[in-house]
Amino acid sequence: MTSQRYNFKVVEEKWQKYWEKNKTFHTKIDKTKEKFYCLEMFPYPSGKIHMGHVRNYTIGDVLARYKALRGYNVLHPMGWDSFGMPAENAARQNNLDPQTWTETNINNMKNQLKKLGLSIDWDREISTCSKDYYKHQQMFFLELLKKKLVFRKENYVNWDPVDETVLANEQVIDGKGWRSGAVVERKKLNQWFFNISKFSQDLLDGLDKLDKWPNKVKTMQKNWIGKSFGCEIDFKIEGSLPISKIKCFTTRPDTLFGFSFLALSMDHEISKFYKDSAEFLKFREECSKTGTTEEAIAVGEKIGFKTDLLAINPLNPKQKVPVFFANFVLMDYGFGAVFGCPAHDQRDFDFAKKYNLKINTVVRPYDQDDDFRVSSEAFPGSGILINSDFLNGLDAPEKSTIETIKYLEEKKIGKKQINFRLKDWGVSRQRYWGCPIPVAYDEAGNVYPIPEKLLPVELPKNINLKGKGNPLDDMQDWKEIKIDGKKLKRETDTLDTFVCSSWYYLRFCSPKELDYGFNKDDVDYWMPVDQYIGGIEHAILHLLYSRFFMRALSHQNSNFNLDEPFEGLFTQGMVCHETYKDTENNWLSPDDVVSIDGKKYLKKDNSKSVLVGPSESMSKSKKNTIDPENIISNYGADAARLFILSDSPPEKDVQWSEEGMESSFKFVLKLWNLNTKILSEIDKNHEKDSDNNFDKITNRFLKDITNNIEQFSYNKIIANLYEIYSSLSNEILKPYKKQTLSKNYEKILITMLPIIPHFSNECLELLNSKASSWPDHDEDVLKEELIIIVVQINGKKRGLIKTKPDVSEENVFNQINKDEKLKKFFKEGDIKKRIYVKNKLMNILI
RNA sequence: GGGCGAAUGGCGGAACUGGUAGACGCGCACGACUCAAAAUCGUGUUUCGCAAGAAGUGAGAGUUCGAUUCUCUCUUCGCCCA
Repeated sequence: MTSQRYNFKVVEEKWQKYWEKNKTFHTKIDKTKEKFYCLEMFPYPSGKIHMGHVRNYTIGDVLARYKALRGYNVLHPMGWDSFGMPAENAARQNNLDPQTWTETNINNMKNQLKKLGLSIDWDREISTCSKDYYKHQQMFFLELLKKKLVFRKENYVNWDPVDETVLANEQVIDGKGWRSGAVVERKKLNQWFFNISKFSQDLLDGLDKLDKWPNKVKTMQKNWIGKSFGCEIDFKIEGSLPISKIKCFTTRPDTLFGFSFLALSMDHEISKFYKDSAEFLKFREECSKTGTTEEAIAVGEKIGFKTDLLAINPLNPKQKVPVFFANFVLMDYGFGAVFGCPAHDQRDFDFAKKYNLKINTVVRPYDQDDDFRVSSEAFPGSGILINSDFLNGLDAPEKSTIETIKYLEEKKIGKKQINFRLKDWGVSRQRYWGCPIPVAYDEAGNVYPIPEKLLPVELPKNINLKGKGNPLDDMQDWKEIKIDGKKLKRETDTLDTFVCSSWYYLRFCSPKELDYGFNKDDVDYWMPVDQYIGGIEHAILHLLYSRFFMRALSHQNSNFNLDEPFEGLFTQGMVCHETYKDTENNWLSPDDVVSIDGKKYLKKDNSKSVLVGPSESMSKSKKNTIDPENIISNYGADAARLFILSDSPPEKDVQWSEEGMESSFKFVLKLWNLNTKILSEIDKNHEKDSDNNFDKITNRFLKDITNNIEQFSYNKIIANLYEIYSSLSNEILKPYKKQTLSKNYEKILITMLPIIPHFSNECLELLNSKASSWPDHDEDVLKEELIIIVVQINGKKRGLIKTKPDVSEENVFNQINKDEKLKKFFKEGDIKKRIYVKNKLMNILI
């Protein structure tokens, strides 16, 4: 047999066609088999896949293929998160409609994904912008509306006055609109909300059950939900307004003796008394420029507007302090009112300094005495209460908080309260390219759900994207609708695209179901998702929204009862690459740069020198991207899959390197040459096995690679492959029986199926193998392996001895005692103690 | 400011519950093949030392027969929240 160079193009295309024709990955419910639902976060169809997708989907594919070989009935679907702003922007630029743009991209990307050789059931493909999908989303919306989990309220948004549009928080950069550059204003709009906060406690408790989630993500969600324990307090108010008390929430009631001002959100109901005050309006306008995010407020300057009201300290009625409106108090946290204790909160401290308010120290650090006074900065740490009358001497904050609340409850001034940071989810977007919200309004603004028989509410075509604001606002014909003879106007806002991705995993179970978003039998069989894989950037919002959505659908529903959608979660790291700039400070693509001696970098076209920056996650703006399409056509999908897994653990960032990619490519070629050699050895049909080493090697390898695959140590399975390659290359120099060779080699090839599926399928075919299940290792064979025992003298390694497993301590010592090299380190009479760890080590102390 | 995590050769990274530190890959060096180069194959590659040996996992301490692993203090970096 002559060795032919491996032609990945032919082989990869052959197997991709084979899978497609035979519907290899088509999945059906099969109750005789255990199911495994493997899901990767579906992509936004931006036009081309990027390396992040390659990594994400390769990781998922290895798992899906592995589980299938393990005998599971695997559901491994793919779809498109296809609503959202980029389509609208691109359509505006290219004079297309968003639908055409999106569909073209989907086709493109689908072809690219197919070239990666993913084991995806494409019959289940879904696209969130298709009306088959969003019809059901509209039904869910109405279902939640009925359950009172959806409501409408006025809320502030980031308003771009030039583009006349609402901006998401991340579109506000330094207080300015990302596209127009206009200073963003706060504007009050009527918007739809999902009542996610109703489930705050439940979402928090649910985290404890998710033992296959990374702790990091659980911690992030926990902090986001932000449960805090504290107390609400009624402060009596004196002044010219008809106000007798103001309710505050605080987590530190124990610092009440350090009280020196009361701060209100400028949206607090009391603000209505100031609506004619020019000074107040001016203050308010100033505040509106700081933006609405918590971060913007925290970073920005703290400013206040002093009212003529006075608040009375409930623990010390003689003390009366001023009441301010302040920009750092948020209306949706607590009651939109907080009491200020400058000595023990840095923000209050800064505010007090600015407005010359008293700073009363009421907590001292443990290592200070009672004369301790806060001076240059607040002391927020724990310590002992001082200057606090009957509370003096208590440990703050734990004990003192409990005691203070007890006192306030007795006196009926306040009561214990649990507060959550999690706010309701605003889902209204003033955009065209999203799922229409299926309601209409009469002249008085009353809400009318669109009747089910009129669903879906379809997005109108032929829109004008050149205008300002939401194009749907201009569609007069579309807006008008008659329901039960009443003339109504449709809602023109569309749903946040996070709504689409909050239930897509359910749709994959029944992608063709017509009557409802999913079929109960399907969902009963497939859900929950056994392994969800995606980027850490979705650790909070997408995952929390999905967890909410399952609860919302289960709420008051005797037929559907699921809370957690994702049983296992894996968050993969990013793909990074060095960044390059030319001497004029312009970003350069890796394609424009050549390296000399692996160190000096020059620009390709003019040989000018290049500044090499740090490796950062691939992004178009820094031009440090590598196009997967080029990689696949130059090296093949198998080599690309191999490399993207090989260099780093999948949860960490990986550095893209041309050399690494090259070596993965060469490794596939080497495997091919080895395959040719092995096949010719099999043909030789040796009569006897040279020894039984081959079984042991295969067995050890099977144990290692299986462990590593189970633990997501995918970088280590590649190392296992390199090792087995090197062992095999040595073993086949010895004569082995035909059966020994083909039996062991077949097992090894099967373990490669999840990683380099085209190559290993081809080799298995050449071997005439029909095997289709994962080979388990045999513990008995491992027991025949000699093990190495470390010999230490006084804790220092002095040598190694080889023995059979599980031999006695005496046996090991005798062997050491016979070893001339080891013996010189000790005299038998001097031995004080021997420490023996079975099958591992002997430490001799002298 | 708070929370979480990380730090191991020139580089990416291995080391299961405390038991051979540096698997595997990249890079580099040398050798073979070649008129030569590329490709390929082989050997070596933590540091110091000819060697025996010694030192060594961000720094410093501690627990232990034994610490990359556990505890404490510190430094630097990353991520999230503020």
